[in-house]
Amino acid sequence: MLRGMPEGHTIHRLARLHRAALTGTTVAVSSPQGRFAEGAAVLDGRRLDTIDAIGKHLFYRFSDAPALHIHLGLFGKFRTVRGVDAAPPGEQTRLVLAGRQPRDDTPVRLQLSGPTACELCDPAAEAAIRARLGPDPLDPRCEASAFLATLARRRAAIGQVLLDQRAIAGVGNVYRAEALFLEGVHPDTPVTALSARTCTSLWQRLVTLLTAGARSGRIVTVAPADRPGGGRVRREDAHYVYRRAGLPCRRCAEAIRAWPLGGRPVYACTGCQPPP
DNA sequence: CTATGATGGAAAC
DNA sequence: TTTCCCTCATAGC
Repeated sequence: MLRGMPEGHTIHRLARLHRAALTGTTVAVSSPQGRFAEGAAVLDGRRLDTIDAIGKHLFYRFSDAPALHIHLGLFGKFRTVRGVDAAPPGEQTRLVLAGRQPRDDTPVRLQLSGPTACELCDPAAEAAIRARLGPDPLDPRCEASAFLATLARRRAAIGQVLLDQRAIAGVGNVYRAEALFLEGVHPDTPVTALSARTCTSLWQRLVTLLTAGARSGRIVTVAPADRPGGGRVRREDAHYVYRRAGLPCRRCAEAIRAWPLGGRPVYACTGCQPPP
């Protein structure tokens, strides 16, 4: 089961896992909850050809059918269930994609609950979604220059801009806080006060962090030198500032602060991230 | 057991 | 800028 926080890394990881599980095969599609019953009937029995991840959005493409658009939002979760003995999906399951894994013919079910969006999506609707998305650090075709271009049109605080999916797609509240800490940039800094060099470095930092998250399935930003050694990183050692208000900074021991920015709490160490 | 809040974002004012 | 929706782990009684 995947319970990673649904920022862009989770979405790209799901795309990769779901491709391995079901693309190229015929898929049984259902909606035990019933809220996607009509759409499921349209897709049921068709071949799943490709899955695209863009920012926090997923597009499942079936032969001779509209695309399936999924956005997890804050509460959405996918779980993967394998084997014939697996318990049936719960009644709150919005969507089930069931088939056999091409690699070994294992029965696989992908079960979705609580999504913000689970809908059929024609090309015009998909174009509208894409038009609202800035460059995605997890898309190898996207470059820092595209991010700099979006920043050049803005004056808001960088901490606000990073949550705006039109400016950069896939960053959420954890990566916002952690990337700004690692770059030594205070969230309230207006983007107009940032150098091109700093913006480029911030983009590259997000590429690195999101890539690691998509690989591992969790967000660990703290370098080994800044946390206890040993095996698996504990939850409380995974972040520098996110959800650590009042605790000492791992680098300078100053108390981490939290305040609302862009509608959500942001976290920073004013010792390591000088206020503007 | 119920209350709370969380990673997101669109719609309503 | 605030409200609302979606689900579930965790905190508190």
